[in-house]
Amino acid sequence: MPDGLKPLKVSYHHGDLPQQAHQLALEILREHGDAAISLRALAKQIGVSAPALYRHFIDRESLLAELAVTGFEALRERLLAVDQSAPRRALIDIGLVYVSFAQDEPNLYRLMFGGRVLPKGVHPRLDTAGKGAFQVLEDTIARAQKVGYIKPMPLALMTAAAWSLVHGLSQLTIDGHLPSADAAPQLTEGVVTLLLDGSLADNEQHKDTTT
Amino acid sequence: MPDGLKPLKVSYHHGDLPQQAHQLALEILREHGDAAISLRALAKQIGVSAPALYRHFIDRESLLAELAVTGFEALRERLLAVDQSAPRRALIDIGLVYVSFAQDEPNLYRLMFGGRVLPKGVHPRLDTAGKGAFQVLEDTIARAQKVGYIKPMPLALMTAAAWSLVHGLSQLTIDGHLPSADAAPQLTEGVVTLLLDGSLADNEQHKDTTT
DNA sequence: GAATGATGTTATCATCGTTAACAATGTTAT
DNA sequence: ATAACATTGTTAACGATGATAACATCATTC
Repeated sequence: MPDGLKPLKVSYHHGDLPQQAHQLALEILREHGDAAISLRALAKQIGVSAPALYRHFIDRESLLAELAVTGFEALRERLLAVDQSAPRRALIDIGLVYVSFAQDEPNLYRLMFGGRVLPKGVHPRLDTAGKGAFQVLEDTIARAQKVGYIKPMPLALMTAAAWSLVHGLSQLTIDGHLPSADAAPQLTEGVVTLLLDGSLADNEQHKDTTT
Repeated sequence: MPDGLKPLKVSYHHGDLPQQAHQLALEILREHGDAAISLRALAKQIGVSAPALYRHFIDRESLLAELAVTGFEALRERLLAVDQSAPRRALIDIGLVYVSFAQDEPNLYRLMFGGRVLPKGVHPRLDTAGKGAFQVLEDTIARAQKVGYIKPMPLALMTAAAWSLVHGLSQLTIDGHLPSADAAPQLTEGVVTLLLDGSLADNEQHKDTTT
């Protein structure tokens, strides 16, 4: 039998299927969103049969969960890189970095926080990865509070406010809901500043702080 | 031919397919999320063939868009019902109503703001419905500003901040990301209050307001 | 060198959104 | 009244998806 007619495939086993599937899926996610990820198409592109993927991923959702985990880890790294020397600047920069991450990777960010596609409590690694990113934000706030830059108040309250603000701003800008959706960093900075300094007119600042 | 053997269906035409489909789809959405909406299952439950639905809805996405429209209209009505006499109270109440709407109808809210399932600019009625709800929030802020309760600043900035805050808080609580996800109204009130009064310690309040 | 477990393959199922071709019904003009 | 037309249903079928079962191949280990 001439060599030319032998099947081209050298090895029956692929050798690196999980890693390559993860990588390719991540690229498809970033370019076309999670809905565009099809296990069949994925397998075909890699040159492997579709059920082979099920040897490495329990199901489609688990694959998506892994992608979201890498997303949270990337976000955490970016947040850890901000300078923490000056409390005010650190708080603002944390917000800037957070929102710009969402704007750089909108599809990845949507997957990370798409409550309906990746329900909480189902993928433990995902939950801990999310906690990890959240922790950086909370630590920054706690530091500012310990230094006395921020009001004494329940840490959970300030954290909830800050996270809600940057998360909401991220979500609204990447979905085009905000009129000034130019993704302008100055919008983010202005919004974060409002949370720090407040929105009241000067003459209203210290009268009627009871809610 | 005895009457008992005649087909039970009285009329060939259904008569109210669009309305009934909309209603049933809305119930399924509210209980099981948008992913659970299948046109085939919908048609079967109504007692009609699947392609019949395409006489009234261009495709599945258009049906979902109609559901989201009703969601925005419901949200707008709730927001319009808050008392606007006192500016501070109005601002806080707007936030409370907004977040509690999301918590009452998490699946509907997720559909309304699920950027990947209902892309912006594709369904005009959806975009205008969204604008309508947003307008109430903006009007409330503009009113507070005109009275002098709120700092003079670009309206778009304050609006972006307020909307980001309540939207982010809604999203995070309904997806269980916030530790104190008890949906406690006091959390919302505290968070909105922070945006109004600011987060700085008293001794920091009026020094270094430059960003 | 046989047994074993990991990792692929093919075959198959159920489901889905969607379209095409056709049938029944309601409406309107002649 | 009836012929033409528009509306709204029907069945049949296509292509794609996630998922499972049964079987094949390969690497490793006793």
